[in-house]
Amino acid sequence: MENKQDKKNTASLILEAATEEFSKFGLAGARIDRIAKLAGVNKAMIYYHFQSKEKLYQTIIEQFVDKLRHFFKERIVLLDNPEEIFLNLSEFYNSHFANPTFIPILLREIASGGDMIKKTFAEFMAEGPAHKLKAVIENSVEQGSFRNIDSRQAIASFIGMNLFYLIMSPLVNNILEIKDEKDFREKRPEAIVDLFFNGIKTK
Amino acid sequence: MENKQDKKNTASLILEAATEEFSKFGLAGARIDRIAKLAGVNKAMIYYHFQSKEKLYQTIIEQFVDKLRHFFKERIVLLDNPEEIFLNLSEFYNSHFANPTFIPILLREIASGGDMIKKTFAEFMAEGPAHKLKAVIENSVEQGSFRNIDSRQAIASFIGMNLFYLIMSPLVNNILEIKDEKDFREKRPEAIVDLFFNGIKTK
Amino acid sequence: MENKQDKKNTASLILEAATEEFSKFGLAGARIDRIAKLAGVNKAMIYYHFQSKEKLYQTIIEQFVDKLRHFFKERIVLLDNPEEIFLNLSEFYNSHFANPTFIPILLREIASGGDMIKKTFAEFMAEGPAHKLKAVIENSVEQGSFRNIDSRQAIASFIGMNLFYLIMSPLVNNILEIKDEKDFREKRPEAIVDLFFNGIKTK
Amino acid sequence: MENKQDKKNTASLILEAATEEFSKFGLAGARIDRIAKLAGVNKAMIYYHFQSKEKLYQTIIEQFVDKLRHFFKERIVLLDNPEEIFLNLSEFYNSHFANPTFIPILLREIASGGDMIKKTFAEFMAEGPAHKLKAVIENSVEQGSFRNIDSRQAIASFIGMNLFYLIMSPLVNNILEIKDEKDFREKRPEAIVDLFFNGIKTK
DNA sequence: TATGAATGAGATTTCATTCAT
DNA sequence: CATGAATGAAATCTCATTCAT
Repeated sequence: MENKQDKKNTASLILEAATEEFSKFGLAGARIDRIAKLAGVNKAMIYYHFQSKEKLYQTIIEQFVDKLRHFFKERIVLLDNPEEIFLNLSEFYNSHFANPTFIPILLREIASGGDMIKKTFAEFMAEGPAHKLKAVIENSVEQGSFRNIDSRQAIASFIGMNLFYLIMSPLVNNILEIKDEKDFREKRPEAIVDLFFNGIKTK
Repeated sequence: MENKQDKKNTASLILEAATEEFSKFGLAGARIDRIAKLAGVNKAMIYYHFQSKEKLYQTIIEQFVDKLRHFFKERIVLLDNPEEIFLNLSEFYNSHFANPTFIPILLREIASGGDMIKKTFAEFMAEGPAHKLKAVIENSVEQGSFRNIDSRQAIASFIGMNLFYLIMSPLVNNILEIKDEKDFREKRPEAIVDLFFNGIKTK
Repeated sequence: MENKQDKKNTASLILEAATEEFSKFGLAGARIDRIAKLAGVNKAMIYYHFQSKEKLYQTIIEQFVDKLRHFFKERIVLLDNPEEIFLNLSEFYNSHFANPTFIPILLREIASGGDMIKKTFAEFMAEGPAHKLKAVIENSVEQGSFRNIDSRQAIASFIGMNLFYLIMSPLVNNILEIKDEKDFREKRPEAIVDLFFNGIKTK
Repeated sequence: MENKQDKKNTASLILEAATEEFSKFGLAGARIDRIAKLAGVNKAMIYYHFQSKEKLYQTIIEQFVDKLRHFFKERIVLLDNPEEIFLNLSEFYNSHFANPTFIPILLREIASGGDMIKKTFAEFMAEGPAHKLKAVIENSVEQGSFRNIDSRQAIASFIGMNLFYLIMSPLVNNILEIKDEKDFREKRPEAIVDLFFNGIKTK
């Protein structure tokens, strides 16, 4: 009579432990021994289920990208009003890039030139947010509701405003002496969109 | 009769090679063998000059921080006009965070919780740009030339706009299909300051 | 309603696969995993039926020796005329040592000092062909129909002529540029006996 | 003040130990640990000097082939009289294939299909002994001093007579109950050539 | 019998570091 | 300062064997 929580299978125990390990130490710094111990499984089981350290790592990256892709599909796409789109996207970033385990993995992937993540990630971003934003901005510029600016510069700025803090929060908290992080985080999407929208719209 | 250019000493050959190696592979992934080969020196020389892999790594980080600190000292501090300050800072970032060798090192340091870099880097940022910006913004809000916004949110956004692209340019170029990177990069400070200033000032 | 051919039982599937595997890789190089996959059975079944890798191997060797012993019992023993005996034996070798799966096993056994095969194999050879040949040759020498030679040297030569090509055919085909292997093989016993008999008999 | 014997360098100590180990256990069965211990060197030295177990193995095979090639170059080639050629070749085999350490390696290589040895070995044999023999035999047949036989069959027999005992001596000694092995071995070339020559020449 | 997962011992290989010269 | 060789600890991975079902 086990409940579902207890009956975690070996493969997922390994994945969890490995995610933690890779997050802390990166691919090169991760130790199979530690992952096994953390997962409470026999070291050989890691190879039984995932073949190699590299493949284990890739599995984790793929899961992460899949998850992002999945979340994105469900939202944003449907909206129309520009401000709503920006806010929605900002909230999307705010909720899905807040995972403190994945941020280090992501950073290191980018540092490594991370071909895999670059490809999948960029593809997902380009198909999704980037296209959407480009269309919205260029449309608004044409209609005269936005100032005549380079949409790519605007998008780069918008994504930067959103992701930078999420990715670098420990650093930024330190620099800006933010003590009420939770509150700061919650108010971030609104603050971003307020700044961005005021910056871009015609007076 | 060698001139100074030719007479690179072993220590600096090692430092150059090591910087490259750490940039590509991180601390854990770096290989002393490869550094030695790349530097064209004997492996043991690395230990003779730098004692250990970790110390070699630290030397490099410190050099980087020193350089930043040095550049910062020379500028910005003296300016008064808010828009000038923003533009100046943006240009500062644009020129000093463009080093493609250091970006990966920086990213990985952040990913690792990089106590060392976090401390030195944050300290430098807080003392310098952050303080300056905070003062400027809060002053302008008081004087009514800026809207009444949370200065910390604004600063986080400003830094994000600036650094995000510099750090993630390969990714962002991909996503936004930027082909004229050089041109895009050159125009970035102006575009950022234009957006930010319009977003923050009172109409 | 399967017929006997179809209904191969697990044990014999394993034996077939294992023979193939041991032939290719030897005892040390063989992998239980591969045998199981090749046989299309679960790895644990191999242990259920054969207890261990070593026992599985022994089973195969024993089968091989049994088969040889069996074939030998049926023939040769009964013959009288020397030339007939040589030809018969040569044909016996030619047909029973042509198995391309067993040759590598045999070679490796010999290489290993193969106590097991050495004992069983040597015993079988000594009891059978060697004794028979020795008697025939020494008898013929006494009767003056053979030249006065050392019967052991003659036998070593005769066996060598026969087995060497059978064992090393890939090598020898290469060296002698034999393209019509089938034909060459068929004519071998006659060629051997012709040479040997002419070499040994009195003029 | 060491004499030359004592001052064996690490690489050759490893080669010696490895040759012994591969001879006893084959490539798959050999253990790096054992080789290191036997050579009295640190395990890592094996990788320092030879990169991997496989490469170490290949180095040994190549040395063996080189040695054979070297010996062959010095002799046989110059001779004219057929019987002399046969005797010379027989003695060549007898002295160079008697190495009890290499025989097992050779056997296992052949068992494995040993592409490398097959190629180099076959090439050396074809260039050398095989060509020489073929020419001699076909010439003698034409001149009427040899019976009209298939030269390839004759060569296969001649090589077989020679090599079989050298390769399988433990087995053959057992079968033929040879106790005076040294004596038997010494007399072998003469016995072989006597049988072969009588078998092949016209009466 | 049959299966997929698990185990433990050990095999190969790597790598930071040091030594002798 | 410089070098090639050496070391020891540890890391990755393998594999025969067994277990639970």
